[in-house]
Amino acid sequence: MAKRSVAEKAETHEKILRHASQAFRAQGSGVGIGEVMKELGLTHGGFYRHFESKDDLLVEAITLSLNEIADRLERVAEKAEEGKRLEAIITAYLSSDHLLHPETWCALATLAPDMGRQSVGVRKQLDVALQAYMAKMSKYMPGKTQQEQRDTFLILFSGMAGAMAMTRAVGDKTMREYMLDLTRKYYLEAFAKTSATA
Amino acid sequence: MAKRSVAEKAETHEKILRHASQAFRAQGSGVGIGEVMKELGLTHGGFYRHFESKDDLLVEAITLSLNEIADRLERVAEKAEEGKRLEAIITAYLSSDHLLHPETWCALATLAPDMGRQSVGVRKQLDVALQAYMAKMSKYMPGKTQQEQRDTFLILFSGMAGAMAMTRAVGDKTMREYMLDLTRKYYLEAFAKTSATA
DNA sequence: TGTACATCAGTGAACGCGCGTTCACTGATGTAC
DNA sequence: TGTACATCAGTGAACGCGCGTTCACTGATGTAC
Repeated sequence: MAKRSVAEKAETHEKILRHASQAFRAQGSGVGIGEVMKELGLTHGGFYRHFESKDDLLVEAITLSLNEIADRLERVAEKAEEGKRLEAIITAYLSSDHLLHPETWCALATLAPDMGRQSVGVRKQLDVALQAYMAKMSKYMPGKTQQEQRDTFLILFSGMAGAMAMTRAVGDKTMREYMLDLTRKYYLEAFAKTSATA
Repeated sequence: MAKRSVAEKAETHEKILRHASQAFRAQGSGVGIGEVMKELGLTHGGFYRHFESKDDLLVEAITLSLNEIADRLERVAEKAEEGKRLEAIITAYLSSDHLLHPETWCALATLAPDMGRQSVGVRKQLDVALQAYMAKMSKYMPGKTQQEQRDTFLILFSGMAGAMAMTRAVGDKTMREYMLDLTRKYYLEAFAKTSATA
C-alpha cells in the first residue's frame, strides 16, 4: 500500500527469506515467488524490493538453511558432554524429527542435486555457505589435524545426507523407519565409537 | 501424420522412455514433456498415445534408470575377479565418469529428493524399482545372511549416492575431484578391504 | 490376392494455469527547511 | 515543532513464456471379407 519504516522493511525481508528457506527445503527449488509471498499475505510484485532475482533468493535461502542447521547441530553438540558430542550430532541428524521435517533441517539432504544444477555464479556463492557449514562442524569430527577433521566431515555428512534422502525416497513407512535406524547405528558405530578404537 | 506399425510404435515408446530417463537424471523431474518430445523430433500431442500422464512417464523412466544402473554395475562386478567385485562396484560408482555424466548413471544420486516428494501412488511404484535395485546388488555385498547383505546395500548405496550428490553440489572443480577421491577411498576401505578383516 | 474400412500414431491448436519479471500507481514514512 | 516534499514498500495488471492435458484432424497400417 505505502512506504514502510526501515524496521518494517527488514522484518519483511527476513520473513520472505525464512519462509522461502523452509519452502525450498520442503518442496524443492521449484517453489514459486508468488507462492512464497502469498503465504506471507503479500503480493508477488513487492518481492523485487527485497531481492534482485529468484536466484538471489535461492542463494540467500540455502545459505540461511545451512547456517541454521549448523547452529542447531552445534547447540546439540554443546549440550552433550565432552566425548559424546559427535554421537549427539549423528543421533540428531539421523532422527525421526529430521526425517519428518525437511523444512527445518539439513538443506543438503533435500537440495544437493538442485544445487548441482545451478549456474556457475550461484554455485560460487553456495560454495561459501558449504565451507561455512564445514568450518562450524569439523571441530566436532575425529581426526588428528584440521584436514583430517574436514575430510571426516565431508565423508560423514555426505553419507548421512544421502541416507536421509534415500530414506525419504522410500514410500513404505516400515522400510523408512528401518533404514533410518540402520544407518544411524552404522554411522554411530563407524564414526562415534566411544569405546575401543585405542 | 498417420498411423504407424506396431514395431514403429514400440520403437517410439522406447525412445521417449530412454530419452526421458536421461533428461530427468540430468535436469531433474521438472523436465517438460514438450522438451523431451521435441528433442526426438516429435510434437507434444503424441505423447499421450504412449503414456497415461507425466507421472506415468516419471515412474517408468526412474524404473528404467535404476534397472540400467543395476545391470551396469552387475556387468562391472562380473568382469572383476572373484573377491574384487565389491571393490569394482565402488570404484565404478564413485568414478569421474559418474560425476560428469549424471544422465547415464545412478538415478538415486540425482533424483532421491524428488522421489521423496511424489504422490503416494507414484512412490509405491518407485518402491518396487528400489527393491529390484537392492535385489540385484545385494549379492555382491558382504554379510553372512541375505538380510545383512541388504543392510550393507542400503548403507553403502545411500552413502555413495549422497557423496556423489554433495560432490556435484560443490562448484569448485578442485574441491569436487578431492571429494570424489576422498569418498571413494573411504568406501573402499570401509566396505571392500580385501586384506585383513579376518 | 484385392478391396473396403476401421484403427490409431502423430500433428498442432487450444485449454487453464503458473512462472519470473516489469511497471505505473498508492500513500505512509522520513527528511529538508 | 510544523510544513512541504521526495522516497519507496507494497499492489495488481501486464509481459512473454512454458507447463500438462485435450482434441479434431491426417493418412498409413492392419484387418475383415
